[in-house]
Amino acid sequence: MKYNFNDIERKWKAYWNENKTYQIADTSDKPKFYVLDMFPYPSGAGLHVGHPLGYIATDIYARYKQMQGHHVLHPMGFDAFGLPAEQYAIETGQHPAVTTEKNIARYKEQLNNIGFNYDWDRAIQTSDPNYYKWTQWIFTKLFHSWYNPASKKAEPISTLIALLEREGNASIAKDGMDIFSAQDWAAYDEKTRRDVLMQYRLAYLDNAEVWWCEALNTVLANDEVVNGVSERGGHPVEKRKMSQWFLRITDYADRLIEGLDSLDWSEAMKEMQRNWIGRSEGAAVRFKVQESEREIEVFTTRPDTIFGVDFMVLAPELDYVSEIASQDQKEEVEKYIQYVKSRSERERMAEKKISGCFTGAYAIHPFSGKAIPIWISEYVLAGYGTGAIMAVPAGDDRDFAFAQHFNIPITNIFGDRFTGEAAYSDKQGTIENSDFISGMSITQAAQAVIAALKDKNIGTSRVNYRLRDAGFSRQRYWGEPFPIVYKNDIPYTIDEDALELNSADRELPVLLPHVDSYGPGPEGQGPLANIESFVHIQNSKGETLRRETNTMPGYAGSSWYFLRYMSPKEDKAFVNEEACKYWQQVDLYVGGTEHAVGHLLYARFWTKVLFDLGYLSFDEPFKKLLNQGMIQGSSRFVYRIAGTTNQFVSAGLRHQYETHPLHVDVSLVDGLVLDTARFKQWRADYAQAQFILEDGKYICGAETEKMSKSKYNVVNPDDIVREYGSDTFRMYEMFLGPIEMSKPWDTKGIEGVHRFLKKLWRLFYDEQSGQYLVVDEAPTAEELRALHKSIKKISEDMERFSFNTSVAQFMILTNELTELNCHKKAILTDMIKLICPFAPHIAEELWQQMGHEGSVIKADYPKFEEKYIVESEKNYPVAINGKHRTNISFPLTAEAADIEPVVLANEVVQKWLDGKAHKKIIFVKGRMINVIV
RNA sequence: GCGGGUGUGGUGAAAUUGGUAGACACGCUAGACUUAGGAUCUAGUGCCGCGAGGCAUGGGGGUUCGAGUCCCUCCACCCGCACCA
Repeated sequence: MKYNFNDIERKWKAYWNENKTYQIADTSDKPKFYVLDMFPYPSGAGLHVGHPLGYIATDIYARYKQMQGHHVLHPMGFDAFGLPAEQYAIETGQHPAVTTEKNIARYKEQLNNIGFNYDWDRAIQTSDPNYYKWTQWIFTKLFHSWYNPASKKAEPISTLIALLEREGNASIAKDGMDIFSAQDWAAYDEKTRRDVLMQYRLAYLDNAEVWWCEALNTVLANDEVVNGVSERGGHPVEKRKMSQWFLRITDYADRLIEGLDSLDWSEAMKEMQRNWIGRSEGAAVRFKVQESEREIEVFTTRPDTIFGVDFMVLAPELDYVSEIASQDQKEEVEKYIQYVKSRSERERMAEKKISGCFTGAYAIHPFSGKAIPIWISEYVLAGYGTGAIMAVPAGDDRDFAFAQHFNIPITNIFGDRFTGEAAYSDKQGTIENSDFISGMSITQAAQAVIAALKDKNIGTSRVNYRLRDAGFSRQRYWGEPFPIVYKNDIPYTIDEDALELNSADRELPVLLPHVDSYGPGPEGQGPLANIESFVHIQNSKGETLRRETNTMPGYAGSSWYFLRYMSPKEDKAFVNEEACKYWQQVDLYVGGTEHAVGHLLYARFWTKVLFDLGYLSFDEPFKKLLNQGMIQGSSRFVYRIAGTTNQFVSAGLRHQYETHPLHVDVSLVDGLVLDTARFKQWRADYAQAQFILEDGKYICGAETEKMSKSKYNVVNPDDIVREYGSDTFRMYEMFLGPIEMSKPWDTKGIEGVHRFLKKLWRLFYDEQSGQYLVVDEAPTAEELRALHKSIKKISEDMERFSFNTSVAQFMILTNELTELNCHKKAILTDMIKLICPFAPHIAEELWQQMGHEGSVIKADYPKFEEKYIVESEKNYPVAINGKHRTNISFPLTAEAADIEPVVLANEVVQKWLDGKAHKKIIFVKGRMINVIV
């Protein structure tokens, strides 16, 4: 009887399905464990072998935890809304709802093929109205909340209104906001009041600069723009001022940084988030402009260098630049602004050349009264700080380069440490040549300057962030509609009384209407703006109101999906209270690093808001985060001789010719040897291909690259499963190496793991005779030792997510039992339990063959017992002066008898030394005895 | 430039607290059984050397009886951010 994995796997997949083996209750008396994968976006390309890596790891860990006695939630779902789905729909001429359904069905099929323990009844899909109803609901909560800086948390907007009614906005006014009193507030009309509130709401409408992508016809969030082009498709982007929804994530900047300390995430990941938030402490200083009412505020992290200010630089985009420019410089300034505008974001990033223009205006130094020339330059960014800097060329590399380029004299405030050759940017030593702070250390000087600024009321200490508020509007179709209706151009959520909507229209969800075309609406609006029946809505008074026509971005649905899994069918709330209290945080979250600053930051932000508002009892969503590495493709190349159309030379001989390497489909290559006959059939162009062989073979070149269709290196898990079975596939993915590391896929290596499963099978069956070998006899000490050694090792490995070494240990155990010719039921029963999380199909089959009741999946994990692995005698390596010489044996009863190991070791070694002189005997950590002579 | 990470055989990699480096596999080399093998099994396989032995964890230095592991320094590669004031 052979190991017929196809039959076995089909049988057990059907069994699990019928018996709903993986169905799981919302709550339980058992301790909980929540394991989560980053849910996939179902693309048209389907899964390749790299995708399931993390899913296999979580599946194994979830099964392991469940066998350890936990109630485990390990759900799966689909991130179905978003830009790529719509682009794909446009390309293929189908409705995104249709393509999304199709892709999801395909994904489910592929995932089921691998044998995961998902309870598909709990699956969620962000584009499902029953789901996005609650995404819209959370949006309304964000809209009706504000961040109270006093309590440092989100509160209902009603507490803000109460505050404004009581005392006006003096205590909470934001930068550039007019101060008003309680009386003023009382006198304001509805529109003015709502405008004020809008400046506090966590979801707010603002006319602000955003990234606009012409090709995609929509705005993008900062994290969706990478290296000056759109993340999706790599299209150019530009800054544009538009009326847009934003989420006020910047209010949470500090809490998002502080929260990281409590999380078990990799340092790299935390660092990425910290950098993205980009907190920096310094001072804000206001400079007066000569012969003008204008004041320019700058942000600096080095207030101690204030006496080294030789010029100021403004971002060219600032609107007051032309206002302050002197008459004779106006033309130059305009020319420079035009030049900057003409440069795309990409060009700016690619070539960082020094450019700038003097405005003709001067600022007045706040302490020395010195006139400071004001320049504009593109190296100062409008979006960071105040868009204006005080330039200290003696202490800053960029300022130094700028001063050199434009021949601006440099003031030395660092004594000998500033050579005049380069800026002195080290933060060491004292400040010199600086009036009242001369001779002070940097920190002293900074404090003294800030105190002086406060005294003169021209500045203060300031914390600045790189993080911007998150753009939340997309001018696209395939996303959640906003639950927003405008009345007199004031936005309201649909449940607000002021709209006087009919009761049916006040209910969530606001359904996404069906459209036939995804063309843009008028004036940069989305496709929804073209649908008359959607845009206009009649209220109970017969007034015609206007709906918001933008949709929410892709990250809206993924910012809270982990909560929905807890009670996916709940229809009274976004999450069932009981279930949420039970499941709490995600204990283990597995996914790639690409979501470091997008999804993971937004999800943390939403969780904190929901926590503040009292809907959750935890304020961090993901306790432990594990970043799986990428499985790369191993590409193969053939070398076409230059100037020919179909002459190919084998890799070893290619240097004798001038060649062009061409990707060749990996399925046509065995290792490095090309199947030349199939290559000729691969494409019509190659039908007449001629080969220059070496040793009668055509050897291909190889390179590790990202797995992608265009590189012909994609391996489909379905093919692997068909050929080797999903148990082999699962184990091999784990065996490949540590889960966090990126590594290339190598189909050849899978044989080793497959051989192991066949070997395991042979512990149960003689393949030739078909005889069942398992016997019900008492195991020997040696067999028990082999088993328990493995239980110990594998359990320890599981706890530290070292799946590759676990698989190795299975192989060792199988080899040992084969060598011992052990077919004892007691041993094999525990062994099968150990293997079950990794290879559930074969485990179920063998479990049944042994005559056990029920499913091995529901069995208890084997308990490790120390007594079985204590050896009667143990070999200890002995070293003289650290040099290993020999092994000596002595009884291990020491541990049982509570004798100090050192004493025992001394005794044994003394005997072994036979009276030879020695200085010291060291017994190290129970592993080695070292004799110093 | 800043931040994070990684360097171990031909390859993927083990070595959890410093204690016999290279487990477990792939590949390769022999051999067995076979009409055949891309099936299965057995043996070998870090490097140099006939050998005893010597050398080996990116390079150099240090701490230690003992270092892949700890410290310093240099180098290479990968990832993230990047004119961030």
